[in-house]
Amino acid sequence: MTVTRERLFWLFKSEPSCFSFDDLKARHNGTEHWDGVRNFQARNLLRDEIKPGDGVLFYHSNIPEPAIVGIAEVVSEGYPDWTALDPSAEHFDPRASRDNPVWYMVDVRYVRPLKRPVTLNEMKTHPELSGMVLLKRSRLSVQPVTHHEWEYILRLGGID
DNA sequence: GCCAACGTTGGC
DNA sequence: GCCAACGTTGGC
Repeated sequence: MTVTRERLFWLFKSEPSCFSFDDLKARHNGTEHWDGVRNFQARNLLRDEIKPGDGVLFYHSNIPEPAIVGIAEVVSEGYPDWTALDPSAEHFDPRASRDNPVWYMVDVRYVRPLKRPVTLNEMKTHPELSGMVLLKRSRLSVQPVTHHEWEYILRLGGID
């Protein structure tokens, strides 16, 4: 018997100059592994908490107008981020090994863009969103989003 | 490009 | 195990 849990929601940050929402769309089946996360709190989420079927808000950071631009979906369990094992990879980590991967990732699949991006500035003006991790601990690159925040942002983004 | 916030490292 | 130094993130 399979035990399922309620669908959960997350926000993944990416610098569009490095990997944008359109880049995800262009991947085979719109699917790509979310590698390169090198923060332990985010690692724990990827390894233990984030499950197939969960919703992902795709956020563009480090640009003049940072914003949530689209929706993606988690399509794998967490599994070892093998880019940490590759000395030639940007996010190589000498501590990682096959026996002790240290870092984890999940696969995400493109779902749809928001009809209009929801900018960081706009989010700051909505009291309903004041509890968002994005506004309180902005540096965490993989972070939880409440169901209420998810619905609210989709509505702001023109999706019902 | 600046710099505040903050996570990580390493000496003690 | 504390905490200063350091490195990185990311808004501006």
